[in-house]
Amino acid sequence: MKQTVTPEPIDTRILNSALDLFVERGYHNVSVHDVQRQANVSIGSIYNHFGGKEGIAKALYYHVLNEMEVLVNSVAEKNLGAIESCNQLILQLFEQTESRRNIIAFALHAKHREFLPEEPPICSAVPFKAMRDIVQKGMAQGEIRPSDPWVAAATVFGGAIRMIHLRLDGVIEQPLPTFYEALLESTWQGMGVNQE
Amino acid sequence: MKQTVTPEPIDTRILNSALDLFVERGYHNVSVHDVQRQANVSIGSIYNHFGGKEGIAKALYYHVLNEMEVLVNSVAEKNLGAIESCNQLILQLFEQTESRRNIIAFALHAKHREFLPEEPPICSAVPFKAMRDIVQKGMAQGEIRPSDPWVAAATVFGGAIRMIHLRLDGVIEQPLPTFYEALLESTWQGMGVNQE
DNA sequence: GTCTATATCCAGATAGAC
DNA sequence: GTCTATCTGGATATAGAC
Repeated sequence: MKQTVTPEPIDTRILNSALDLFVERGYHNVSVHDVQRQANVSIGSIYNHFGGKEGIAKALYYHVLNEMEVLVNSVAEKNLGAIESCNQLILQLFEQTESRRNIIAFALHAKHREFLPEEPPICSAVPFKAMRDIVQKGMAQGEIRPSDPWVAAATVFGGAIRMIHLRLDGVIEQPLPTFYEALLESTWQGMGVNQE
Repeated sequence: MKQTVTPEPIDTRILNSALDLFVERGYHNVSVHDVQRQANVSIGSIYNHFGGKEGIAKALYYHVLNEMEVLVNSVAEKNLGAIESCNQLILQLFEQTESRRNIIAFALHAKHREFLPEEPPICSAVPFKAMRDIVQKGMAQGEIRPSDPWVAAATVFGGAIRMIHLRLDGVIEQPLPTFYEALLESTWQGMGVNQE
């Protein structure tokens, strides 16, 4: 068994550095030189591998989108009911907001239109559509109360996503999984007390 | 009565132009020259009035924050119950997302940290806190089911804010007020069908 | 493929006439 | 207070040695 530590490949180092910097400061406040320094590579290598700053962003975009797909698939393939699937998704998102903050931040909190104007809005991409489809299916099967598709998806996931944003902005100071149980209750049961 | 059309004051023209451009392209993709052209003023005037690009952004930030405060106050001073206040807030936000898109976009959809790093996150500002306080008060008075403050606020407003984001990103194609009634029902009643 | 050194461009900001 | 012309820094990107 090899004992020597294999250093991360150069692409990975560049992408990881860029992810950290982009999330921390925002794409436009990061120069290629910043990425170069943090990744301990030369400018030349960056242009060789990614063709430029926007190339890095695009690679990151698809990398992060893929991570989101993995997350959603990991829940989908359990073949749980719709509600339980949504709960698992929210739990995963909450946990990964703490453990892999920058991935979640880049996926859910970055304004890609401002630096990747060609790409479609990330919420129209596959994993996000899959989340809405889970809700939709739950409605079709009577497990979730029927409603407009957008309203239903926003009601189920909107609270969680809102809390993720507030957490990433530092407004919420406790780790999100703390709120998991309470959030589920509110989401499915609603906030109203007297409905007469 | 004066018949001549009073031209907008120069500050207003600059701020309006900047708001449009910042929302459309993102702060960092707009140059001072762009603002200057759109507002039909000279660079010199801009520096005279706002001291620079960041000065414009800061003035806009407070202007928009003030607009949000007006919106929240307009609901608060009606002294409705907590639930009805929240509903009115959501309705106002939905309507203004259509009628004054850029104000709402700059308030709820811009990443101020990326160009005004000194300012606190907008969600910690007065009008947003007031929204959370309305929910809190509703819980204290038994009108809203008690829950964690963050969870409650995110549940009540998260769905609406999520839909505003999707609308601003062009993912939702119908005007938001269309969804108002359905959203309220989901929010207060919850999405679960079988709660046994 | 990786590096350093350099070219080029453009944005933010200023100077100074009017 | 408003304007035009200009300066300057810093960013992206390239050239060319190794």
